[in-house]
Amino acid sequence: MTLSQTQHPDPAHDHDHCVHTALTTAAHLCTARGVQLTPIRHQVLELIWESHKAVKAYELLDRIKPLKAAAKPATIYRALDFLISQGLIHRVESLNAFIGCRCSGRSHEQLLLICKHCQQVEERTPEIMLKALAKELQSAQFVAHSKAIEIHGICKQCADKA
Amino acid sequence: MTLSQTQHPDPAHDHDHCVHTALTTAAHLCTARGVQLTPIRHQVLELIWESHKAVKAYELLDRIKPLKAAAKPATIYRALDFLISQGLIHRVESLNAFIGCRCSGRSHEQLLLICKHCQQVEERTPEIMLKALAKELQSAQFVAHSKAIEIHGICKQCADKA
DNA sequence: TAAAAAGATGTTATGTTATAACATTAGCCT
DNA sequence: AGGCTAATGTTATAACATAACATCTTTTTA
Repeated sequence: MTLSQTQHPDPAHDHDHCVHTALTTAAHLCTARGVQLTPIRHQVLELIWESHKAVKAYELLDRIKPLKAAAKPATIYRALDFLISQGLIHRVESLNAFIGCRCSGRSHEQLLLICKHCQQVEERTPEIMLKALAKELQSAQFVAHSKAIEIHGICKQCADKA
Repeated sequence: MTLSQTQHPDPAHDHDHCVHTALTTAAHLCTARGVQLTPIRHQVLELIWESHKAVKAYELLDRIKPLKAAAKPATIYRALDFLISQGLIHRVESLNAFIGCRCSGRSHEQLLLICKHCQQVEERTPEIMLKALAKELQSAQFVAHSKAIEIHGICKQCADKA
């Protein structure tokens, strides 16, 4: 059991690779699960993966309109609900926004590090902390269904620049 | 360093005591800090402390109207902003709602256990977990400004009843 | 293969949460 | 009195999200 490794936001990383991995993994998972990654859902997922910044539902709506002029809020929210239910994206509660999930289909307890400066969100799965949390919940006799652990602050890259 | 003790929601607890403690502590803290716990702010704080359930801004608005017919959304949100800035309440990000803070003026990293059944929110300060989190943040070289750790599930009391 | 069921999307309307912007008031300091 | 700051009043609107019902498409099954 170790501390999780830094995954983002590295300004030099190959983002096309992130996107490609996310989309192909999503496609495989949906096939394996017998659920449909329809064109709308795929487009929304792709838009979310355009960057590592959390993106708002109405931003997605604006950005999908060139492709789908008839898109309405429900169009987006339904796609988001699906993607969340499949663990392909996360909702960032403290921002009312959404980010792509880097570990779809696995684990699903994550720490989100949200940079106030660059808006990028880093997802981590810090095992030691999560074990301690599990223990705390056990001691409280609280049965957890979902967990939101969201830290706002300044990421290393932005701190270095300043 | 130990696991934090259960504080709530205990159906048999003396809630008048909670309220009294919260309000007198708030008054003292504000005096000490040279900030004003005005009538509006006091009323909002009192309304929030009516229970251990998270309460929505517009619920507060409805409930304050008998006392203050002219109350508007801004009336409430400004009071909430003040109370949050003084650490007297917490915003529950995942509910868009607010709860009274049990440890005003102290610490301020807290775990919120949110019961889906009774809606009550328990605030804990689990030292082991928070140390592990601090270590994780350090390893990520992320400078935290604020932390939201919110767990949704079923509390002991509701689990026992079922 | 036709009918039924389930899943996805279209469409309209509305509900909910939150803030901006500017005016007014109250208390305090000089 | 004049000027400052903090708080509140007031109007309007922005931002976020869902309900409800219609339609279409795919799969199931009688």
